[in-house]
Amino acid sequence: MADVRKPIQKRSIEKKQKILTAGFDLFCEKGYYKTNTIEIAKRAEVSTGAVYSYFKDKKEIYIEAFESYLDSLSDCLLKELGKISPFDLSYFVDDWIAAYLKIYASSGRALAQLRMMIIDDEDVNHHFSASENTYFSKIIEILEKNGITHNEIREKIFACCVLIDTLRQENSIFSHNELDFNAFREQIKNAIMALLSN
Amino acid sequence: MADVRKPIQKRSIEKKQKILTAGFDLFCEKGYYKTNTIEIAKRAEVSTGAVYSYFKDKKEIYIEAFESYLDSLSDCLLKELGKISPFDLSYFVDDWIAAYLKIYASSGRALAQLRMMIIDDEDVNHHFSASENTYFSKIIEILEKNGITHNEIREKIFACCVLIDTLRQENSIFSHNELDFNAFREQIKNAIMALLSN
Amino acid sequence: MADVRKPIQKRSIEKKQKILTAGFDLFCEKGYYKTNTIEIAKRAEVSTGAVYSYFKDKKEIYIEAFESYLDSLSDCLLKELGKISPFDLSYFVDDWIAAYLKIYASSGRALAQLRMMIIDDEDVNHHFSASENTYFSKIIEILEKNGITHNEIREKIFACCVLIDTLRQENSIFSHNELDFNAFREQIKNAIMALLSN
Amino acid sequence: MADVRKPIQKRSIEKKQKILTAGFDLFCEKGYYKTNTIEIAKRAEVSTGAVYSYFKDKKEIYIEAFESYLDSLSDCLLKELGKISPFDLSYFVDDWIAAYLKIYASSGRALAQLRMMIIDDEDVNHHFSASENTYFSKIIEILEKNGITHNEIREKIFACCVLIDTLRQENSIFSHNELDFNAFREQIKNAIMALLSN
DNA sequence: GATGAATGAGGATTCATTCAT
DNA sequence: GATGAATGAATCCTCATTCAT
Repeated sequence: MADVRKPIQKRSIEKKQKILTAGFDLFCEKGYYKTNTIEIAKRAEVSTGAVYSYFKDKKEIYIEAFESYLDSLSDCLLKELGKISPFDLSYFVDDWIAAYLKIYASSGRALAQLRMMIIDDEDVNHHFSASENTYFSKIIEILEKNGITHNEIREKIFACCVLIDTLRQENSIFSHNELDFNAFREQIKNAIMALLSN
Repeated sequence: MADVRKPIQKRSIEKKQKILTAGFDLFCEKGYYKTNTIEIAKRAEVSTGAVYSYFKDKKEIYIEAFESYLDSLSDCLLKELGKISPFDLSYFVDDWIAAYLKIYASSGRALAQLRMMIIDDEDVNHHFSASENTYFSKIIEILEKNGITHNEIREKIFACCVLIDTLRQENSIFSHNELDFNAFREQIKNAIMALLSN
Repeated sequence: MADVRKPIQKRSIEKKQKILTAGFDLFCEKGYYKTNTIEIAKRAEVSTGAVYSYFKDKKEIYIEAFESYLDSLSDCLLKELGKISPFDLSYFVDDWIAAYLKIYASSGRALAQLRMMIIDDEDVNHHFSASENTYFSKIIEILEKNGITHNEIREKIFACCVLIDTLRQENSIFSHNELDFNAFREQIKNAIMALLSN
Repeated sequence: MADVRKPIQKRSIEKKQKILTAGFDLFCEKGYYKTNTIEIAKRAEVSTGAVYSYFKDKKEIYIEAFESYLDSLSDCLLKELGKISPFDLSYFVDDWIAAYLKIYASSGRALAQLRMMIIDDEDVNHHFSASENTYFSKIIEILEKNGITHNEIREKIFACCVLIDTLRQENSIFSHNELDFNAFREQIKNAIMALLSN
């Protein structure tokens, strides 16, 4: 049982970060099961052994990588949503969707990947059900700062997030070719506005 | 090259069905990657070889199993939705959600599993993007019989389905314990009604 | 231990022949190891079980098929070589080579296949070392009828056959692109004439 | 996709060599199809996995092993043929045959094995048709250094090689018991001399 | 006798993880 | 500590042969 090192020195931290980045990228590109540890090590320009001095196993790389992804995602959203000036709900929702799409665009399949593994794997599920909650809390917090407060705000926001996420997926992954993206976006907007109006 | 048998006789059809059922169950329980062919064969009370006389490979079992699942799901929905008498949109949406939840409840993780593999695997994605389209078409058809017609109906219905599906996932898989399910359901209903009103 | 039937009735003989033909063709096309029994049965339009009522195993099909091939080959050669009128050795060798190439052309890779399996498999080797002897004997017999008799005729003829066989292989299988087939044929002829002259 | 290691360090080279040797020996003893990778690994005193870090697949072991065999064979022949002093063609051919038989004797069934796979397998054929050309070129080069030059030298030499190879096969593999080896050798010599005389 | 579905041992290959250097 | 070669269990798939119908 080699114990997993907590890197303190600068070089170590950099190395660990490289592994996380390499892992994250590969997991997003190819999925968890089609990515192997040797490949991660190679892309991180690190030895296979090194991987196992920073992480207990492959799954831990996944969890840490996506944890830090969620963190940075919420940071980005925080900034982006902070810029919105909600004079009008319609404008606000437009901006919100735009901000989401913009940020999600950069992370490609990442969120879909995570949702997938949350469904597929007990450990990942267990780890992230808490994280996702935190993630939603931050969004709610931001929105409240924009004056959007409601009873059952958590439930509403969750539904909004799911809708926007679907929009993003539709944009990047699926090919329901019969769907008109702009029309779909409009409907998503309508649904969100309905949720946030009353 | 190796040709896959198309079973005509009763015994063969039964056996193929047993493999499909065993595969479907295992895929739902453990996921595609954690299920192996020997296990499928064992649960189907069939030899490993038999599996490969009915299916080209493991993935084909997956695809056929979930295809037939989607078929039977849409049949059920057809029946269930057929019973709804929409004097009033509010009642109608309540019934609709209830019907969905009822049917989805019985299939547990199956739909989530499928969505996962659609994201994860090129072949599965390709196969089911068509199927999902057909599936949505059927739902739209039913709703139109109930007098619910709109411009951009397809986009609206897709958004509705996503919302209801989120509700189901919340109900069966995720555990955002801070969410109040009934409150969430109410918000979903509101969003759907908004989409279908104007 | 199901014993192998010796077919007496006409239908049975036809069936056995169909299996032999199908097997022979497939073995020639794809080689022994890449041909499977189910494929043989299918091409022979016979059940898999039937194959095993006429033959002990796959190898027996091979042996019988090639035995009968060698038989018919020597029959053909007999006829073809019988037509040659050896006024002159040079003409005779030309005709001989032409006759060989003509007959071998029709059987494609068969002889090469057989040589291969003789090298590869103990049982096949054992079976055909006798057969090949018989085959050479028949050729010698024919040649003697054409007045070609020598001391050490057997050794000479064997060498001749090998040379012609190489010519045929060069013609059909190998691709020593730098070799000029007609020049090669001429050299082979020279070598044969040298063998048969003194 | 999976990349094959190019061993640089001494230990690695030794290990790769052990696999090649083990593979070569087994392929010669039992043939390609009757040799399995576990057996190769076992004889090389190496794990199954190790085999696949040096070679893409079983066939690559075959090809590399026989390539290096052909290389060393032509090196040996080069040396051996270099010693021959051809004052007289008859002596020269005797020496040549002797040299061949001596070297071939040490490699047992190897050459026959290779010829077999060249016939049986597309990939092997493709790989070695070039190699065989190079191999013949080297022989031609050596003979030319001994003053043996002709029009159509390549075709003549090829015929000579075939004759000698037949002699070797007769010596080591086939058992046409009725053939007198020495008489056969004499005939082969005659044929070769005829080819190289005019 | 005939069928062809069923068997299951066997083979090639992968990859998370370890450990000798 | 760092490396990356080595491990070998695990997985998918094939196919000669059998045997219930």
